[in-house]
Amino acid sequence: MTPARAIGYINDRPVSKQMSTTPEPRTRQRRKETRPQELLDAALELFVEKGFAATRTEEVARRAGVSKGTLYLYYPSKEELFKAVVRQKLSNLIAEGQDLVGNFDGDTSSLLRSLMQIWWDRFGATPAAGIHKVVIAEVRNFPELAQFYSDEVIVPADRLFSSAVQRGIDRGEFRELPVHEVAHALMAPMIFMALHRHSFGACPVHGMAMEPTSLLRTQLDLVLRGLERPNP
Amino acid sequence: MTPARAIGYINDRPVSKQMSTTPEPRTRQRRKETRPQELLDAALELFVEKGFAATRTEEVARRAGVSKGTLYLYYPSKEELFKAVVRQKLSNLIAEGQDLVGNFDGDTSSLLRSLMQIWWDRFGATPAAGIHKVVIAEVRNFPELAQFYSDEVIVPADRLFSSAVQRGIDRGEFRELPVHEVAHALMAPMIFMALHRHSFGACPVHGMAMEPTSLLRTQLDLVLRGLERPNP
Amino acid sequence: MTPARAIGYINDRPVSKQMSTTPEPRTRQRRKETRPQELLDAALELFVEKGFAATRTEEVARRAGVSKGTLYLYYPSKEELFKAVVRQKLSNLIAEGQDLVGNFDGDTSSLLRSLMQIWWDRFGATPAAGIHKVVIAEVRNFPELAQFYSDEVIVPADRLFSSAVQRGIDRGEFRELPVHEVAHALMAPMIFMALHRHSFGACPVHGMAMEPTSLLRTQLDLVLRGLERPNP
Amino acid sequence: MTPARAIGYINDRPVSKQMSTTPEPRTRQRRKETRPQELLDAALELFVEKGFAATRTEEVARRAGVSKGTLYLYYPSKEELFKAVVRQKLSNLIAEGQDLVGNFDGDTSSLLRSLMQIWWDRFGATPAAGIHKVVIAEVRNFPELAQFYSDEVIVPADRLFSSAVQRGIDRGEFRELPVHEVAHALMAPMIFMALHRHSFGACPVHGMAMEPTSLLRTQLDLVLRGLERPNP
DNA sequence: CATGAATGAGACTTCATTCAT
DNA sequence: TATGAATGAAGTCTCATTCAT
Repeated sequence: MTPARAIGYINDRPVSKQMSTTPEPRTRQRRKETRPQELLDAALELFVEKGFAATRTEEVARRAGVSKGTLYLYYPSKEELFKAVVRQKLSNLIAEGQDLVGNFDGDTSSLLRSLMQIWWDRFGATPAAGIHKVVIAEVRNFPELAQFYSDEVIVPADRLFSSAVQRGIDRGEFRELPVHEVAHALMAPMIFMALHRHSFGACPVHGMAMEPTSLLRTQLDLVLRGLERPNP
Repeated sequence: MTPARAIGYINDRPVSKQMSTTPEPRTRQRRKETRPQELLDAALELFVEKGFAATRTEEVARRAGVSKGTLYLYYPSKEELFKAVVRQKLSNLIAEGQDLVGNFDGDTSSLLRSLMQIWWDRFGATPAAGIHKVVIAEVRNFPELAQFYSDEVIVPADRLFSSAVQRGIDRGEFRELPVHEVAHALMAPMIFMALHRHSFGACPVHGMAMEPTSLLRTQLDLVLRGLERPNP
Repeated sequence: MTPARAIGYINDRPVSKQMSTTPEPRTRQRRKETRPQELLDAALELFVEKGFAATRTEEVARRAGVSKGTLYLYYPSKEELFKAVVRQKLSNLIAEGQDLVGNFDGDTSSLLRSLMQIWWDRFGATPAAGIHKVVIAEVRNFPELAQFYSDEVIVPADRLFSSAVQRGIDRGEFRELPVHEVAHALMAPMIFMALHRHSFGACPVHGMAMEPTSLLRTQLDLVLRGLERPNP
Repeated sequence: MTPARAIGYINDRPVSKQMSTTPEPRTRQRRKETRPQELLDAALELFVEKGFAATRTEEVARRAGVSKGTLYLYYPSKEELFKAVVRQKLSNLIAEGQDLVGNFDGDTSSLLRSLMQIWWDRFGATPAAGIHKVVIAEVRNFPELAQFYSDEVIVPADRLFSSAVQRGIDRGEFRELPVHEVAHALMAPMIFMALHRHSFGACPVHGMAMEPTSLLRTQLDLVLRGLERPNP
């Protein structure tokens, strides 16, 4: 629908605008280069805090220091904004992990320890993990997002961890187990932690406090020991 | 990207109604007294399917077979309805597990296997896990829910699994490890699975498919082996 | 998009609504039966006055004495509202004309005079003709509307007038001329008049004033005389 | 039903540029002076295609090869731009017709045939007729345009055709009929055609197709025969 | 003069909640 | 009690107009 706005006569008054004494109109700044990043950062914060549907575009704009309309100069819709956030904050992580696995020299236990550490530092401990929470929560209401996120994040991440486990089996370090399922046993506690940090962890709740690093170390020790081939 | 209306790939039957304890004939007279239950069942389904914000009160009412106004006769707001769902559907899962742990006779590995199985059957595989997804996603928009849910669900569940692990250590079956952290390693993959079933698992995405039973068995084997004391 | 409205916490304030001293809240009246007609009448007036795009749904509602939301209870969109107006105000006219042509007894000149008179009284002289103005003006911006209006109004009206002319030819009263083109010569001045009434005619312009009845009589005399077979 | 963006089935070439009177080479220096003309040409095209309200100033600017800001350097608002288009494209059509009528030598039927032909070629078949459509549609949202357009276009055109008819009566060629009304019978079908070309004629609708030349010939024959004095 | 990034009023539509019946 | 018509705040996105560069 192309509404007829600003035909000065349509609604009785000539619509002379923002000329008067509006309180301190935001000074117009031209910053085409830095705007997208500022918007992405603001969007990440708010999507993580409130979820996709409950985040208002106007607030994203305000938090980025621009007006409502400016957001739409850079991203054509809220959905595209969200996708841009995913791409910037998550997609790049996968590549790094793949480099690590491809080039690693030592034994696979060490590889997995490194991988888990990187993954936590770059994903679990950052707002990026909050995006995962949002997707889990709202993907059923936005079917297009499902395919996008699956292709862009879930499948590559699964492939990454599985390939590391497979390396251990191929080199005779690990027992022969279903690699995808082992990959899950590795990833799940970390994701669990990450989700927690962005839901209950962000609320002033008097309950369990979890110390991520210690928890992850324990969990990895457990699984690595479980993976080891029994001594003959 | 438009929101999906009532998809519903998840496991086939609404599972509601299963809690009505009085199986008397549904006469017009009695219905009045079962109204709240029918509303809770309908609300459970829809909250799980769409989340809190995206669930429309009118649809809850329709699915319960009453009018919009009637819903408000029983619950003063959508938020109170949600809290009522949480209370009814989650709060009494814990007790059963505690009975099991208190009375179990065999070795602790078997106890953990039983516990995991029960937990999956009663939580992971039911809509209750869907509520968990919603809470994780939207608790930050609902500050008062956080404490309630932590007290009623999260802390007791943690205590339950921790006490089982502690039993294994006390009886010399397991190595001495931080019990809460081990409890997490046990619970996390199950919760991960359960969340998945209610998010991507319910979308027609061509990506990873997970087989819960097999995955949980693998994961439990892994962890139990990691828990075992090394043979002398 | 399903925005998260009314989650009292999302935006800092609990959103307790319209409870206070709003100035004289419109008394709620339940009038399901009469609402559609009132809305249709208000919509007709405004569409004719301002055009389709420039008419605001809120003003239609206000003029019908209801609130914005109520309009959407009866018509799912502005477009459907417009179509409903067309159907009610125009489609019925055609049928009457067809009855007249089918059952007419006298000579065809008299038939055409009757047809023109009816058409003017029921279409040209009423707001219905204003709808035609709107469609002409905006159809290129709303392609779906083109087919709808063509099927529902233009083609039937053309068929109606053409069939009357054909009758004159068949009965040897008129010369053999291309019937559709003659039909246009009959309809065009009337439509011209009607458009004028809803554009310049509605403005306080100091220019031509046209007296419709007289003008149409002259025009019909002219064309009928032109249609007559030359005397031998 | 979504608005159409830039369809454009109408007769193939934009017809603009045809008015630039100075055919000097388009050097960068000169362009500055032709800017207003290029803007008017672009505006004509778009107003005809989409109407006043639905035309975006940015697209006018783009089509004229300048930036949005530049448009406002030459015309202070969209409305003034529209008025400038009307002034330039319509106001001087009338004079030519008046010359023809003043100097014509043959019988009045021939004069009318010539007049109709010229009028069609210079008005009906050009974008000027599209402006007429827009004015008819939106004049009520533009009160000051009404008087202007009436004085500049409608009244002179009426006077022109009326004076030709009067000539026929004065010379005893035509019956004594109300001249203004006959003038309408002459002009109306042409205007009707012209409007059609810019509304339904420009849509891919499967309905009536009209062949202008043939239709106008039929209509003129009809009216001229109606005008003739009966043979004694 | 020219640019185009920035602004913000305003349009359509949804839905939690109310209240006359 | 129960109903469902009615309300109106709020959300996304558009675009005429402005103004820093």
